[in-house]
Order: sequence, then C-alpha cells, then structure tokens
Amino acid sequence: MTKQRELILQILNQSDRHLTADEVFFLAKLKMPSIAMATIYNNLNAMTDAGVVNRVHIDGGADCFERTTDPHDHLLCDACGKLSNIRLPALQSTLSESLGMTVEGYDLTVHYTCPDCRKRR
Amino acid sequence: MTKQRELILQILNQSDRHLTADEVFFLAKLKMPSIAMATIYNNLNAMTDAGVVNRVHIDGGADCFERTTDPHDHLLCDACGKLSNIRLPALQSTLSESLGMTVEGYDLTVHYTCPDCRKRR
DNA sequence: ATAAAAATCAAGAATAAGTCTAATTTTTAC
DNA sequence: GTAAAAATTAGACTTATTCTTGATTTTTAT
Repeated sequence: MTKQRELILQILNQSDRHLTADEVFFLAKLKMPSIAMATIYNNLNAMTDAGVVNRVHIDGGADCFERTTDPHDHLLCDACGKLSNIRLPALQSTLSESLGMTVEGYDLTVHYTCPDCRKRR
Repeated sequence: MTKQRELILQILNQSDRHLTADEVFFLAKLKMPSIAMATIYNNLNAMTDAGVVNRVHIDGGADCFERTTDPHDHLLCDACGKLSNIRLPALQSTLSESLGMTVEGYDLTVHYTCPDCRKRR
C-alpha cells in the first residue's frame, strides 16, 4: 500500500459524490502535488479489479469512481446529471430466473428526473 | 433523408450484429467511397437522438449501434465479448414499483458466460 | 422553376479520456 | 541492509469522438 494509493482511497472514502479520475487527480494534487495522472488511473484500475472501487460509466462523459460498499445500482437524473445509489437486492436473482441462466453480474442505470428538477419545471 | 443516412440505416438494418461506428464506416465506404467518418457519427448521433438507432456502451471499447426495434436489454459474454439482445418486458414497471417513482428508462447489461465459452473450459 | 434559406457533407484538425513506456523511486521480503 | 519486485512519474501516444469550415445538396417559398 503506497502513500498514493492511500491518498486516493481516502479521497474516495471522504467524498459523498461519485468522482471522475480528473476530480480525483485534482483533489490528490492538493495534498501531493507531484502525483501523476497515470498513478490515479493505475490505482483506480487496480482497485476496481480488486473490487475495492467501483467504476460507473457515464454516457457521453468520463467514467466515475466510488468506494465499493454493498452492491448497488445507479439512478441518474437526466435533467441535472446527479447520480445516486439505489439498492435492488432481489434483482440479480430475478434476472437469473427470468433468463434461465447463471448471471455473473449486471450493470444497471435507471434514468429519472430528480425531485429538484421536477419542481423546477 | 439523405443518401448517406439511407445507406447507414440500410447497413444497420442488414446487420445481425451490433456495429461500431468504425465498422459502419468501413461498410459504408464499400458502397460510397467518398463518405466521411464525421458523416457516420453525425448520422448515428442524429438517429440515436431520434430513437431510430440505439447506442450501446461497451466497457473498454467503442460504442456499438443497432437499429432500434422493440425495447430490449443486453447480454454480454464476459469471456468472448459477444453481445446479444434479451427482452425483459416487465422490468421497467418492476423498477418503477420497487423505487416508488416514475422511471424514464434504464440501461441494463447482464454479464454471463455464453454456452460456447462455458463448454470451452 | 427559381432563388433564398436550411441542412448536410467532407476533410481534417482538435479534443478528451485513458493507456503505454522507460527511467526512477519506493516498498517488500529476506 | 540489500536485492528483487512493484509502483511512480512525466510525458508521449492512442483511440474514439467532436468540432470547424467551406462546399454542396436539399428544402421551402414564391
């Protein structure tokens, strides 16, 4: 565990939002100005592979990262782009059952309009 | 409806696979050598916005496009990368119900190992 | 049918996200 | 403490996609 990885992990742990690699880079630079973008990606990728970190694809934007807690899915407001977590614990088995095969996992992003944005209209 | 758009649409209609922009470009060039990559993207984007074409994000790869037929989800073999369509007509209302809110849509990719790949091991 | 307006095209430059490389530094194992 | 292994850095590079600009085509109004 290097100082860099520790810092990146700490940044993810302390964030209440999903962060892009660029945002992690910016925040990391504040504490460790010499850190390189490649280090951010190396560590985010390594931690994603290890399951410690979760990568979320954003259509037409950079991927976002978050500290992995329990398995969950994502809710995206189409109006403001806000991303939140939702828990649908039954879904994997529902899918497996509906499809009649072993499901190794799935990616789900649900699109909606968040209360704030709905009010605004 | 320009000739270019017609050609691109025809290519998507005739393909039994999901095609990347590059693949569409290659196939289009066979029939219309002067066509430009930008035209492919312009048209794929315009048709995606119009709902005629469907864009599918592939992790670590280029986006794929397919002619929109009925709404469906995707099944990705983690071993060989083969992408197929699945139909889960009840899912949107299930999601809406579980979440207690209006769902505008969702993106779902289910990961599995296809029969061929399972046999191979 | 014609002229003006709008849309689309082609070509390639530009951009953005992410990866790779090679030299250097840090960490780990003994 | 030392040697081997792993990680870091800086920046060049790649890939997918978008943007820009002038030219061409298509559509619309008359």
